Amino acid sequence: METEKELCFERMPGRCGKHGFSALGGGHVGSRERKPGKGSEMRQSRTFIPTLKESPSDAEIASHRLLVRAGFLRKVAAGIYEFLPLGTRVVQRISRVVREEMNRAGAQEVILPIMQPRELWEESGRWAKYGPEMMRLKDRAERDFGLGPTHEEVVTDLVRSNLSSWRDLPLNLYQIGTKFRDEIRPRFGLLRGREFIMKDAYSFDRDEAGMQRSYRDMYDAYARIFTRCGCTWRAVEAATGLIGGDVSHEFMVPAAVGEDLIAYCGDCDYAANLELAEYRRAEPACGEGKPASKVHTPEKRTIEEVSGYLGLDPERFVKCLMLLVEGRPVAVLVPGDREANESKLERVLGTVEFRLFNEDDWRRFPQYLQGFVGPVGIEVAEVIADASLRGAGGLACGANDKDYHLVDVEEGRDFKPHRFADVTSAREGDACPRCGGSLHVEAGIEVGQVFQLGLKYSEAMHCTYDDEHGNTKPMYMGCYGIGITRLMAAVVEQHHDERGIIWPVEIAPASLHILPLDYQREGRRAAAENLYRSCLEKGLEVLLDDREESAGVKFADADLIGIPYRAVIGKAFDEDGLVELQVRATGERERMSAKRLLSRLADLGVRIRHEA
RNA sequence: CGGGGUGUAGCGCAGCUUGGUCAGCGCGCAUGCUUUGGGAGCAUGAGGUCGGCGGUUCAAAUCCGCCCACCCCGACCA
Repeated sequence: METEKELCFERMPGRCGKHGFSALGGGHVGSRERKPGKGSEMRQSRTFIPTLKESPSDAEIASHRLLVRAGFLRKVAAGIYEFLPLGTRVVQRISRVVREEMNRAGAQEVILPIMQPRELWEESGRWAKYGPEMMRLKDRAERDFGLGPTHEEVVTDLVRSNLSSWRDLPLNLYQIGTKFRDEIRPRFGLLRGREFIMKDAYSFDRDEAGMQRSYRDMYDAYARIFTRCGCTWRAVEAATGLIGGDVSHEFMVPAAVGEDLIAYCGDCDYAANLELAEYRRAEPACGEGKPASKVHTPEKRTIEEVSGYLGLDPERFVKCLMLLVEGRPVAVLVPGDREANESKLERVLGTVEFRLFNEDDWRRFPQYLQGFVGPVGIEVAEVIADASLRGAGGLACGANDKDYHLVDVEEGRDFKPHRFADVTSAREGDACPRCGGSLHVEAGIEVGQVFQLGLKYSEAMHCTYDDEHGNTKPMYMGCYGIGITRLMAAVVEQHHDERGIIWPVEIAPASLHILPLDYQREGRRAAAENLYRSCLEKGLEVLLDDREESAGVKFADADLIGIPYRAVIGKAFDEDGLVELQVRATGERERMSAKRLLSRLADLGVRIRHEA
C-alpha cells in the first residue's frame, strides 16, 4: 500500500524527490493534510533501526559494540560494514561539518574514482611501493587497476592535464568518498576497517610559502571540524610514511583504545607521535675511570637476568640490538632500560628493509652470540648508538664471548660507534626537547592528518605550471585526510556510558527524540504528533518513537541510540499538559510546555537544520 | 604470515569430553488478549543443510582429515 503511494507520488508532476519519504510517513499516520516540513520524517515504527539487547560476540570496544547494538552498523565481512539509516545520518552530519569548513577554507569538492589505472601509480613509484595493502584487480581486458587507498596520483594527473598557469593557483580540491585498504588485520570495528569513508583534500601552490599557507588553512579548518564534532583532540607532529613529504601533523582523539601513542609536554605546546617524539637526554653517567673487566655471567642473556645477577641498574647496560639491514648485520646500541623505536630507526637507516635478527639470522652469523653481543670489539658493518650513550661510562654490556659480560665500559675509550642518533622512544616523564618540561604519553585515535608534500608527486608526475615569467615549475602540493567513519567511532569512544551512545548535537542522527509513553492514549498521541510536526516544520531533526512499546523499551532504546535531547510525553502531560525535556548526557529533566521546549532547545544550541 | 580461539534459528549461547529421546535454552519474531515513567504477562506459533566438503560407523552437531569464514595476540601499517 505504501509502495503504491510512493510510486504514485513519484509520478506526480511538481513533487520533488526529497519529499518522497515525507509522503510515505504522512500516509502512515492517516489522512491529515499537512505541508511537507523542512526536516525529514523519522518515525521509529517506519525506520530501520534494528537494536540489539545483547552485544554481538565479535565486538570488543565500546564504539563497535554500541554502534552495532544501537542499529547504526552491521558487518558484511572483516573490516567491511553497512551503514544503516542512523549510521548513514551520522556520516552525513559529519560530512556536512567537513564540507562547510572545507568550503569555508576555499577548497572545492570533486568526486574522484575509486578504481585507478596502474599506469598512474607506476609514475609515482607507488605501484611497487604500496604492497599488498593496495587492493589490486584486473578488468576484463586484463588491465591492472588498484582500488585507491588515497588519491594523490589521480588528482595530480587531473590537475597537470588541465591547469598550467600561475593564475590558476592556488587550488585545493577535496572529495568525500570510499577508500579501500586491504589491511593486514582489520579490527576494532570502524577504527581499522578495510573499506572506509574518508575526506581527502589536495592543495596545489606556486611555491613553498603558498604551500605552507594552504597547510595552515587546512590545519585551522581541521581544528574547527574536530571541535564542532564534539571531540577532545590534540594535533601532534607526525611521520609521513607512505604518503611522503616533510612536514606533517596528525589530529588525535585521546582514547584508551587508540592504536597510536603520542607524547606531549605538560608545560609547552610540544606534541608528537611517539614515532618521532624527541626527548632531551640526561647527562650521561660516567664511570669511575676503572678499566673494563670481564665477568662470568653463565646463561644470563637478557638485560633483566644479567642486571639482577650483577646487581646493576638496567639503565647502566648497553643493549646491543642486532639488525639485518638490507642483508647486512648492523648493531644498534640503546640504554638497557629503553626501547628502540622502529620508525626512528627507519629514518636513521634510510630504509624500511630491516628487521631484528630472527633465529635464522643468528644461525647465519654465528660470530654474534645471542645474549652476549656487545659493542666492544664487535665486527659489524655499522654500529649506531642512541644519543644518550655519548660519553657514557660505567656501563655493562655483552662481551662477545659466551657466558661473559663486560663492566666499567666507557664509550669513546672501549668502543666507538660509527654514529650517534635518536633511536629510542620517549616515555612518560622524559624531558621535553623544547622546554625541558615533563613529557606525558597517551594513546590516541588518529582521525586526521595533514601533509606538506612539497614536490614529491608533482616532480614524479610532471605536474607543472608556467609562472609569470614563462618559466615552467613544479607545483608545491599538500594533502589532507580525515577518516570520516573512524571519526564517528572515535566520537563514540569519547561519548558514551554504560547505557549507550551520547551524540554531540552537531553530528547526532537527530537533535530531539520524542518519546510518547503509552502511545495509544489519545491525548498523548496527539500531543506527540503535534510536537513532531512543529519540529519538522521548523527544520529540526527529530525522531518520533511512535511504536507501541512499553516505556522501558522506549527508554532503553533511546539511551542506546543516544540522541542528545529527549521529549517525554507521559505523566507530566496527563497532570499539567507538559512535556519533560531530558538531557541524555546528564540525565537532567525539566517539565515545560511543548512550545517552550522548542525555544529551549534553541537556547541550548540546537541548530535548526535544513535538508542538504 | 605465525600463535590461540570460535562457527548450532535473526542475536546471545548450551549440547561435543563419553556417537544412539539431542535439535535445545534465553532474547527477538508472528497472532490474540491484558499491559505502558525504565528492557511487561499469559496463550499459541513460525524459524536451523549444527560453516563447507570428504572419511570412519549400523548410526555423526558429537570422532578423523582437508577447506572456508570470523575473532583475539603478534608481525605489519593508513
